[in-house]
Amino acid sequence: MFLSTATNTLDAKGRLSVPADFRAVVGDGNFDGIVVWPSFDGAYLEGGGIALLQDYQSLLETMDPYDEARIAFERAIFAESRRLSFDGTGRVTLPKDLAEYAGLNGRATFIGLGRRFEIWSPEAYQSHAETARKMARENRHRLRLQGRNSGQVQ
Amino acid sequence: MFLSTATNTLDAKGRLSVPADFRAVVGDGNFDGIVVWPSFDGAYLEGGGIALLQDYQSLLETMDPYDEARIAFERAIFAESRRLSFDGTGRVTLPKDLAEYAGLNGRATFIGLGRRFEIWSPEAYQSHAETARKMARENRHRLRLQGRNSGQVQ
DNA sequence: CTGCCTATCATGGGATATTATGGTATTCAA
DNA sequence: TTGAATACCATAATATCCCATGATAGGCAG
Repeated sequence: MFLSTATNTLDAKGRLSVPADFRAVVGDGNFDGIVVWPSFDGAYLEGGGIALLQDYQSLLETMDPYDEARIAFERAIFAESRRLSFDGTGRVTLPKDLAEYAGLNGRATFIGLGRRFEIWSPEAYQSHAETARKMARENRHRLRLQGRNSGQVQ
Repeated sequence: MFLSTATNTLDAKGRLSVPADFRAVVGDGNFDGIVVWPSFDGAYLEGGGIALLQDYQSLLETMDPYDEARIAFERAIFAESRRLSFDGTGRVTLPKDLAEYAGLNGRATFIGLGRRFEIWSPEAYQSHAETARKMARENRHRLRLQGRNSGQVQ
Protein backbone atom coordinates (compact mmCIF):
# COMPACT_ATOMS: atom_id res chain seq x y z
CA MET A 1 0.00 0.00 0.00
CA PHE A 2 1.44 3.34 -1.02
CA LEU A 3 1.34 5.75 1.90
CA SER A 4 2.66 9.17 2.82
CA THR A 5 4.36 11.84 0.81
CA ALA A 6 8.00 12.43 -0.07
CA THR A 7 9.77 14.81 -2.39
CA ASN A 8 13.01 13.72 -4.01
CA THR A 9 15.37 15.29 -6.48
CA LEU A 10 15.25 14.67 -10.20
CA ASP A 11 18.83 14.92 -11.42
CA ALA A 12 20.23 16.03 -14.75
CA LYS A 13 20.12 12.49 -16.10
CA GLY A 14 16.44 12.23 -15.27
CA ARG A 15 17.03 9.90 -12.35
CA LEU A 16 14.57 9.97 -9.49
CA SER A 17 14.74 8.01 -6.26
CA VAL A 18 11.53 6.17 -5.52
CA PRO A 19 10.81 6.34 -1.77
CA ALA A 20 12.00 3.18 -0.07
CA ASP A 21 8.62 2.26 1.35
CA PHE A 22 7.08 2.56 -2.11
CA ARG A 23 9.65 0.16 -3.46
CA ALA A 24 8.74 -2.40 -0.86
CA VAL A 25 5.22 -2.54 -2.27
CA VAL A 26 5.72 -3.12 -5.96
CA GLY A 27 7.67 -6.35 -6.22
CA ASP A 28 5.90 -8.90 -8.39
CA GLY A 29 8.94 -11.15 -8.60
CA ASN A 30 9.14 -10.68 -12.31
CA PHE A 31 9.48 -6.98 -12.89
CA ASP A 32 11.22 -4.82 -10.29
CA GLY A 33 10.01 -1.31 -10.91
CA ILE A 34 6.99 0.92 -11.31
CA VAL A 35 4.63 1.92 -14.07
CA VAL A 36 3.95 5.60 -14.63
CA TRP A 37 1.62 7.46 -16.97
CA PRO A 38 0.42 11.03 -17.41
CA SER A 39 -2.86 11.57 -15.64
CA PHE A 40 -5.64 12.42 -18.01
CA ASP A 41 -6.98 14.65 -15.33
CA GLY A 42 -4.25 17.22 -14.86
CA ALA A 43 -0.56 18.08 -15.08
CA TYR A 44 0.75 15.29 -12.93
CA LEU A 45 1.73 11.65 -13.24
CA GLU A 46 0.05 8.58 -11.91
CA GLY A 47 1.74 5.32 -11.13
CA GLY A 48 1.71 2.03 -9.38
CA GLY A 49 3.09 -1.45 -9.50
CA ILE A 50 2.73 -3.59 -12.58
CA ALA A 51 -0.05 -5.37 -10.72
CA LEU A 52 -2.16 -2.24 -10.94
CA LEU A 53 -2.03 -2.29 -14.71
CA GLN A 54 -2.89 -5.95 -14.72
CA ASP A 55 -5.93 -5.09 -12.65
CA TYR A 56 -6.90 -2.45 -15.17
CA GLN A 57 -6.38 -4.95 -17.92
CA SER A 58 -8.70 -7.52 -16.42
CA LEU A 59 -11.22 -4.80 -15.75
CA LEU A 60 -11.09 -3.71 -19.37
CA GLU A 61 -11.47 -7.28 -20.52
CA THR A 62 -14.90 -7.38 -18.91
CA MET A 63 -16.00 -4.59 -21.22
CA ASP A 64 -17.29 -5.10 -24.73
CA PRO A 65 -14.27 -5.38 -27.06
CA TYR A 66 -15.71 -2.76 -29.36
CA ASP A 67 -16.96 -0.43 -26.69
CA GLU A 68 -15.46 2.87 -27.72
CA ALA A 69 -14.74 3.74 -24.13
CA ARG A 70 -12.77 0.55 -23.69
CA ILE A 71 -10.62 1.32 -26.69
CA ALA A 72 -10.14 4.85 -25.47
CA PHE A 73 -9.02 3.58 -22.07
CA GLU A 74 -6.61 1.14 -23.63
CA ARG A 75 -5.04 3.92 -25.60
CA ALA A 76 -5.06 6.41 -22.75
CA ILE A 77 -3.57 4.03 -20.21
CA PHE A 78 -1.47 1.34 -21.85
CA ALA A 79 -0.16 3.46 -24.67
CA GLU A 80 0.83 6.30 -22.40
CA SER A 81 2.33 4.34 -19.55
CA ARG A 82 5.99 3.52 -19.15
CA ARG A 83 7.62 0.70 -17.35
CA LEU A 84 10.41 2.17 -15.23
CA SER A 85 12.73 -0.30 -13.58
CA PHE A 86 14.79 0.40 -10.49
CA ASP A 87 18.52 0.74 -10.69
CA GLY A 88 20.73 -0.71 -7.97
CA THR A 89 19.86 2.04 -5.54
CA GLY A 90 16.15 2.24 -6.17
CA ARG A 91 15.99 5.02 -8.72
CA VAL A 92 14.13 5.14 -11.98
CA THR A 93 14.96 7.35 -14.91
CA LEU A 94 11.93 9.36 -15.77
CA PRO A 95 11.51 10.00 -19.51
CA LYS A 96 11.84 13.65 -20.40
CA ASP A 97 8.38 13.97 -21.86
CA LEU A 98 6.80 12.76 -18.65
CA ALA A 99 8.87 15.16 -16.58
CA GLU A 100 7.75 17.96 -18.85
CA TYR A 101 4.14 16.92 -18.72
CA ALA A 102 4.16 17.22 -14.95
CA GLY A 103 6.25 20.37 -14.99
CA LEU A 104 8.97 18.74 -12.90
CA ASN A 105 12.05 20.81 -12.44
CA GLY A 106 14.71 19.31 -10.23
CA ARG A 107 12.26 18.02 -7.66
CA ALA A 108 9.30 15.66 -7.63
CA THR A 109 6.92 14.71 -4.86
CA PHE A 110 5.46 11.25 -4.52
CA ILE A 111 1.99 11.04 -3.05
CA GLY A 112 0.86 7.67 -1.78
CA LEU A 113 -2.80 6.93 -2.43
CA GLY A 114 -3.17 3.34 -1.37
CA ARG A 115 -3.12 1.26 -4.46
CA ARG A 116 -1.53 3.82 -6.69
CA PHE A 117 0.45 7.01 -6.29
CA GLU A 118 0.90 10.34 -7.96
CA ILE A 119 3.97 12.37 -8.87
CA TRP A 120 3.66 16.14 -8.80
CA SER A 121 5.86 19.12 -9.06
CA PRO A 122 6.19 20.25 -5.43
CA GLU A 123 4.83 23.72 -6.12
CA ALA A 124 1.90 22.46 -8.14
CA TYR A 125 1.04 20.01 -5.43
CA GLN A 126 1.23 22.66 -2.76
CA SER A 127 -1.55 24.72 -4.24
CA HIS A 128 -3.50 21.68 -5.24
CA ALA A 129 -3.36 20.32 -1.71
CA GLU A 130 -4.82 23.53 -0.38
CA THR A 131 -7.88 23.39 -2.56
CA ALA A 132 -8.18 19.67 -1.81
CA ARG A 133 -8.17 20.41 1.90
CA LYS A 134 -10.76 23.06 1.42
CA MET A 135 -12.96 20.72 -0.51
CA ALA A 136 -12.51 18.03 2.11
CA ARG A 137 -13.58 20.45 4.78
CA GLU A 138 -16.66 21.44 2.87
CA ASN A 139 -17.63 17.84 2.28
CA ARG A 140 -16.71 16.38 5.61
CA HIS A 141 -20.25 15.30 6.35
CA ARG A 142 -20.00 12.82 3.49
CA LEU A 143 -17.08 11.04 5.08
CA ARG A 144 -18.93 8.63 7.31
CA LEU A 145 -17.54 5.18 7.58
CA GLN A 146 -20.01 2.51 6.70
CA GLY A 147 -20.89 -0.37 8.99
CA ARG A 148 -20.28 -0.98 12.64
CA ASN A 149 -18.61 1.51 14.91
CA SER A 150 -18.84 4.20 12.32
CA GLY A 151 -16.13 6.39 13.71
CA GLN A 152 -16.89 9.21 11.41
CA VAL A 153 -14.64 12.18 11.17
CA GLN A 154 -15.97 14.89 13.45
CA MET B 1 2.62 -6.74 -21.59
CA PHE B 2 3.07 -4.18 -24.33
CA LEU B 3 3.29 -0.70 -22.85
CA SER B 4 4.09 2.82 -23.97
CA THR B 5 4.52 4.43 -27.32
CA ALA B 6 7.58 4.84 -29.49
CA THR B 7 8.11 6.09 -33.01
CA ASN B 8 10.98 4.68 -35.02
CA THR B 9 12.20 5.21 -38.52
CA LEU B 10 11.23 3.01 -41.41
CA ASP B 11 14.18 3.09 -43.80
CA ALA B 12 14.33 2.76 -47.55
CA LYS B 13 14.72 -0.99 -47.30
CA GLY B 14 11.58 -1.28 -45.21
CA ARG B 15 13.46 -2.01 -42.03
CA LEU B 16 11.87 -0.95 -38.78
CA SER B 17 13.31 -1.24 -35.28
CA VAL B 18 10.91 -2.86 -32.85
CA PRO B 19 11.18 -1.10 -29.47
CA ALA B 20 13.42 -3.04 -27.12
CA ASP B 21 10.81 -3.53 -24.42
CA PHE B 22 8.41 -4.91 -27.00
CA ARG B 23 11.02 -7.44 -28.03
CA ALA B 24 11.38 -8.54 -24.45
CA VAL B 25 7.72 -9.53 -24.40
CA VAL B 26 7.38 -11.68 -27.47
CA GLY B 27 9.92 -14.43 -26.93
CA ASP B 28 8.29 -17.83 -27.17
CA GLY B 29 11.60 -19.63 -27.52
CA ASN B 30 10.62 -20.95 -30.89
CA PHE B 31 9.95 -17.97 -33.10
CA ASP B 32 11.87 -14.75 -32.43
CA GLY B 33 9.75 -12.03 -33.95
CA ILE B 34 6.31 -10.49 -34.14
CA VAL B 35 3.11 -11.08 -36.05
CA VAL B 36 1.48 -8.17 -37.84
CA TRP B 37 -1.73 -7.76 -39.81
CA PRO B 38 -3.75 -4.85 -41.20
CA SER B 39 -6.47 -3.78 -38.81
CA PHE B 40 -9.95 -4.24 -40.16
CA ASP B 41 -10.90 -1.14 -38.24
CA GLY B 42 -8.78 1.54 -39.82
CA ALA B 43 -5.59 2.46 -41.64
CA TYR B 44 -3.17 1.00 -39.17
CA LEU B 45 -1.56 -2.32 -38.34
CA GLU B 46 -2.12 -4.60 -35.40
CA GLY B 47 0.39 -7.00 -34.00
CA GLY B 48 1.61 -9.05 -31.14
CA GLY B 49 3.65 -12.06 -30.24
CA ILE B 50 2.94 -15.42 -31.75
CA ALA B 51 1.24 -16.28 -28.46
CA LEU B 52 -1.45 -13.70 -29.20
CA LEU B 53 -2.47 -15.45 -32.39
CA GLN B 54 -2.60 -18.74 -30.54
CA ASP B 55 -4.96 -17.11 -28.06
CA TYR B 56 -7.14 -15.86 -30.89
CA GLN B 57 -7.12 -19.31 -32.36
CA SER B 58 -8.35 -21.00 -29.22
CA LEU B 59 -10.95 -18.29 -28.86
CA LEU B 60 -12.21 -18.90 -32.38
CA GLU B 61 -12.31 -22.61 -31.81
CA THR B 62 -15.02 -22.10 -29.24
CA MET B 63 -17.20 -20.60 -31.95
CA ASP B 64 -19.39 -22.48 -34.40
CA PRO B 65 -17.30 -23.47 -37.47
CA TYR B 66 -19.89 -21.95 -39.77
CA ASP B 67 -20.48 -18.85 -37.74
CA GLU B 68 -20.01 -16.06 -40.24
CA ALA B 69 -18.17 -13.98 -37.71
CA ARG B 70 -15.72 -16.79 -37.12
CA ILE B 71 -15.01 -17.13 -40.80
CA ALA B 72 -14.64 -13.40 -41.15
CA PHE B 73 -12.17 -13.25 -38.28
CA GLU B 74 -10.16 -16.11 -39.66
CA ARG B 75 -9.93 -14.37 -42.99
CA ALA B 76 -9.23 -10.96 -41.52
CA ILE B 77 -6.60 -12.03 -39.04
CA PHE B 78 -5.00 -15.34 -39.86
CA ALA B 79 -5.02 -14.96 -43.61
CA GLU B 80 -3.70 -11.42 -43.52
CA SER B 81 -1.10 -11.71 -40.83
CA ARG B 82 2.61 -11.93 -41.48
CA ARG B 83 5.27 -13.39 -39.31
CA LEU B 84 8.16 -10.89 -39.17
CA SER B 85 11.36 -12.10 -37.57
CA PHE B 86 13.97 -9.90 -35.94
CA ASP B 87 17.32 -9.35 -37.51
CA GLY B 88 20.46 -9.22 -35.39
CA THR B 89 19.68 -5.76 -34.08
CA GLY B 90 15.99 -6.19 -33.41
CA ARG B 91 14.50 -4.86 -36.64
CA VAL B 92 11.88 -6.40 -38.84
CA THR B 93 11.41 -5.65 -42.51
CA LEU B 94 7.87 -4.54 -43.02
CA PRO B 95 6.34 -5.70 -46.30
CA LYS B 96 5.57 -2.80 -48.62
CA ASP B 97 1.86 -3.50 -48.84
CA LEU B 98 1.52 -3.28 -45.06
CA ALA B 99 3.45 -0.04 -44.95
CA GLU B 100 1.17 1.35 -47.62
CA TYR B 101 -1.95 0.17 -45.88
CA ALA B 102 -0.99 2.12 -42.78
CA GLY B 103 0.23 5.10 -44.76
CA LEU B 104 3.71 4.82 -43.26
CA ASN B 105 6.23 7.21 -44.67
CA GLY B 106 9.66 7.09 -43.12
CA ARG B 107 8.34 6.85 -39.58
CA ALA B 108 6.13 4.45 -37.66
CA THR B 109 4.85 4.63 -34.12
CA PHE B 110 4.34 1.54 -32.03
CA ILE B 111 1.51 1.72 -29.54
CA GLY B 112 1.49 -0.76 -26.68
CA LEU B 113 -1.99 -1.89 -25.68
CA GLY B 114 -1.36 -4.61 -23.16
CA ARG B 115 -1.73 -7.89 -24.96
CA ARG B 116 -1.25 -6.49 -28.42
CA PHE B 117 0.12 -3.41 -30.10
CA GLU B 118 -0.62 -1.21 -33.06
CA ILE B 119 1.54 0.48 -35.66
CA TRP B 120 0.40 3.84 -36.98
CA SER B 121 1.71 6.64 -39.06
CA PRO B 122 2.75 9.25 -36.47
CA GLU B 123 0.51 11.96 -37.88
CA ALA B 124 -2.51 9.72 -38.08
CA TYR B 125 -2.03 8.57 -34.53
CA GLN B 126 -1.58 12.08 -33.19
CA SER B 127 -5.12 13.18 -33.96
CA HIS B 128 -6.56 9.83 -33.09
CA ALA B 129 -4.91 9.82 -29.66
CA GLU B 130 -6.37 13.18 -28.80
CA THR B 131 -9.92 12.01 -29.23
CA ALA B 132 -9.14 8.83 -27.31
CA ARG B 133 -7.81 10.89 -24.44
CA LYS B 134 -10.85 13.10 -24.42
CA MET B 135 -13.17 10.13 -24.43
CA ALA B 136 -11.23 8.43 -21.66
CA ARG B 137 -11.58 11.53 -19.53
CA GLU B 138 -15.31 11.70 -20.12
CA ASN B 139 -15.81 8.06 -19.20
CA ARG B 140 -13.35 7.82 -16.39
CA HIS B 141 -16.02 6.97 -13.86
CA ARG B 142 -16.42 3.61 -15.56
CA LEU B 143 -12.86 2.68 -14.76
CA ARG B 144 -13.27 1.70 -11.18
CA LEU B 145 -11.46 -1.28 -9.80
CA GLN B 146 -13.61 -3.59 -7.77
CA GLY B 147 -12.81 -4.76 -4.30
CA ARG B 148 -11.03 -3.30 -1.37
CA ASN B 149 -8.76 -0.32 -1.78
CA SER B 150 -10.26 0.48 -5.10
CA GLY B 151 -7.53 2.62 -6.57
CA GLN B 152 -9.68 4.15 -9.16
CA VAL B 153 -8.35 6.64 -11.63
CA GLN B 154 -9.93 9.92 -11.02
C1' DC C 1 19.06 9.08 29.11
C1' DT C 2 22.95 9.73 26.06
C1' DG C 3 26.34 8.90 22.89
C1' DC C 4 28.17 5.80 19.52
C1' DC C 5 27.82 2.41 15.97
C1' DT C 6 25.63 0.51 12.03
C1' DA C 7 22.26 -0.12 8.38
C1' DT C 8 19.65 2.15 5.17
C1' DC C 9 18.62 5.87 2.23
C1' DA C 10 19.11 9.56 -1.14
C1' DT C 11 22.27 11.44 -4.34
C1' DG C 12 26.37 12.31 -7.34
C1' DG C 13 29.87 10.94 -10.87
C1' DG C 14 32.08 7.98 -14.06
C1' DA C 15 32.33 3.58 -16.70
C1' DT C 16 29.85 0.29 -19.49
C1' DA C 17 26.25 -1.82 -22.17
C1' DT C 18 22.05 -1.23 -25.26
C1' DT C 19 19.50 0.84 -28.59
C1' DA C 20 18.36 2.74 -32.83
C1' DT C 21 20.00 3.51 -37.23
C1' DG C 22 22.97 3.91 -41.23
C1' DG C 23 25.88 1.52 -44.44
C1' DT C 24 28.20 -2.55 -46.73
C1' DA C 25 28.62 -7.30 -48.01
C1' DT C 26 26.50 -11.74 -49.24
C1' DT C 27 23.15 -14.89 -50.53
C1' DC C 28 19.46 -16.54 -53.35
C1' DA C 29 16.53 -16.83 -57.14
C1' DA C 30 14.94 -15.39 -61.51
C1' DT D 1 23.93 -11.46 -64.02
C1' DT D 2 20.97 -8.62 -61.73
C1' DG D 3 17.71 -7.45 -58.44
C1' DA D 4 15.89 -8.21 -54.11
C1' DA D 5 16.12 -9.86 -49.79
C1' DT D 6 18.97 -11.04 -46.02
C1' DA D 7 22.95 -11.06 -42.96
C1' DC D 8 26.79 -8.46 -41.12
C1' DC D 9 29.40 -4.40 -39.34
C1' DA D 10 29.92 0.53 -37.56
C1' DT D 11 28.49 4.40 -34.71
C1' DA D 12 26.39 7.95 -31.96
C1' DA D 13 23.18 8.66 -28.52
C1' DT D 14 21.23 7.05 -24.60
C1' DA D 15 20.19 4.27 -20.79
C1' DT D 16 22.05 1.25 -17.37
C1' DC D 17 25.27 -0.30 -14.07
C1' DC D 18 28.65 0.37 -10.49
C1' DC D 19 30.98 2.63 -6.90
C1' DA D 20 31.52 6.52 -3.53
C1' DT D 21 29.57 9.94 -0.31
C1' DG D 22 26.81 12.37 3.14
C1' DA D 23 22.69 12.22 5.77
C1' DT D 24 19.42 9.96 8.69
C1' DA D 25 17.36 6.83 11.76
C1' DG D 26 17.44 2.96 14.78
C1' DG D 27 19.67 -0.08 17.96
C1' DC D 28 22.68 -0.96 21.65
C1' DA D 29 25.62 -0.27 25.56
C1' DG D 30 27.19 2.30 29.07
